[in-house]
Amino acid sequence: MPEKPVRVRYAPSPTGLPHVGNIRTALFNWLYARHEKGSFIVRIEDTDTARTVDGAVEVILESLRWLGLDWDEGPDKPGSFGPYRQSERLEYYKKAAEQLVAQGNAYYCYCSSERLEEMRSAQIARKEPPGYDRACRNLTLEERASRLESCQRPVIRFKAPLEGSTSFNDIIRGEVTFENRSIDDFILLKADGYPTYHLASVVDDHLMQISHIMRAEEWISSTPKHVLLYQMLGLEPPQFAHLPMILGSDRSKLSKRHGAVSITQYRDEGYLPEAMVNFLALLGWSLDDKTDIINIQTLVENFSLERIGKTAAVFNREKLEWMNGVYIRSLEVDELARQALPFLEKDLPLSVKRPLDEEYVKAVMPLIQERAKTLSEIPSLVYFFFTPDIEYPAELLIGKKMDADAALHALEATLEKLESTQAFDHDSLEQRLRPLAEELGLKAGQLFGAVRVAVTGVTVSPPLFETMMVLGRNKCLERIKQAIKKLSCRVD
RNA sequence: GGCGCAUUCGUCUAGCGGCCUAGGACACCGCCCUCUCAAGGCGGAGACCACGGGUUCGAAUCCCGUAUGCGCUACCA
Repeated sequence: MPEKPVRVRYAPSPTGLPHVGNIRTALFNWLYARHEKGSFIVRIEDTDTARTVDGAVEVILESLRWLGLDWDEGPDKPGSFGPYRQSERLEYYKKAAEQLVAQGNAYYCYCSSERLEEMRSAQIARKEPPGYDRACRNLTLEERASRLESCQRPVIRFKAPLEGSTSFNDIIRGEVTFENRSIDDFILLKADGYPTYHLASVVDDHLMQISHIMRAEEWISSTPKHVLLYQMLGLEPPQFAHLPMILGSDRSKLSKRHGAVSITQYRDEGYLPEAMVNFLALLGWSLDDKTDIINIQTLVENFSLERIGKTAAVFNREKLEWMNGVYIRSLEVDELARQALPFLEKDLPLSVKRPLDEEYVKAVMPLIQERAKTLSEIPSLVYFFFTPDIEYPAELLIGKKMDADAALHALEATLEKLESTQAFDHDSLEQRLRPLAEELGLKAGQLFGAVRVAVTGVTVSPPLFETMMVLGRNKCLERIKQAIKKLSCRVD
């Protein structure tokens, strides 16, 4: 018997920006689909009309595209099971809810939200578990008619079984069982005609022939509700796999308090999608006991449900940063330049002429490639290559164990040496300056330090000679002269 | 409160009864390389495998309790 094709879905609700936890769920679904040569479906769960955020769908899809997670069916990619926005599928949910009412597995509820609120706070005050008191569960026809007068828009509630228990087999956690009496008569269809998540996801996962539901662990206690719905609707439930949660540094659910949470923010901060995918894949999954740099293709080839862990993971930014550095270092120089360009255009000082010279950018990139952890920090690493002038206090020119005079002499001697030659490549620079240090009775580091500040305006930079080569002879000489002027003012 | 899930270095994790005096990675510390900063190399510190009972010749690995953490408990998903 041929196995059913793998069809998995990522089902975000467009109520805000997708955060790293959501995206990790998307990634695992995608990896599984690609590994199994199945289908990856994006379904928009826009059933909460009040909380829906304009533009959120586009940001979600953009995030997936950025990471390279392509989908086979989705809101912008019609398939055989559309539409892929739940707001466009209302008739299916209504039909299912009515079927359940007709079968006696669901009922109309006329309770006002005010009454429900009062009921809940009273329950809490009495230290009872909060839940619907089932006031409308067994109404007679007459009672229903009279309630309808005061409440035009009833909801439909599920008639949860009062006895027995419901279990399901979770691929990651094994058998999980819930007592039915702990299951509320939850709402299936809201007063506005929209379904709740429970109804909508069950109906759609069936209609879209989803084979595996992979979602975050927070859904595990809702799953018995879904299993019951499948049963009452006469449907075969898909397989369940509840993924471990991703936590903030204080071990609580990820939120704005934890700083960067939305995936687009990482993109804007200059993280590479490849690094993000690699890092996220390792939050709850592992290849083996020692591999942590894994490209996406290897991920697809090796991904398996069996190697998904059970325990929640703290999102560790430091490791992400390290990993991003690894990926930046592995880039071809042209590619690094291409990716860095927008960050440079945006963050280089206003005094730098736009558009930037791409060839010049390419020449600069090798000097910072192994020093940058994110693309967004590149401008601060290289601005002195681009600015017409550099600003720094004269004191910076005076290195450790040196005084102003020594620094001045060193720079004057350097200037003289460099003016006497046109050669400005790494080796000739080194051949001139290194002996010069000795002549002056300085350590190489002392001389190079003064020249570094003169030429770049900072004490930390890429290696001096490479920097000078890229900067060019004219600019270097000019800046050294400026430095000499600065120092002589000070000496007087 | 009720229900559920989880529990290996600070963090991510390997481990699916003997290979574990618990391995790797990030971060941290030291040394080497070195013109600064990185990168790289080498080394170090860091987990009595939450705790307590079992089962077994033998347990981080199986079972039962306890504790702790997290999640759910909405006409939110």
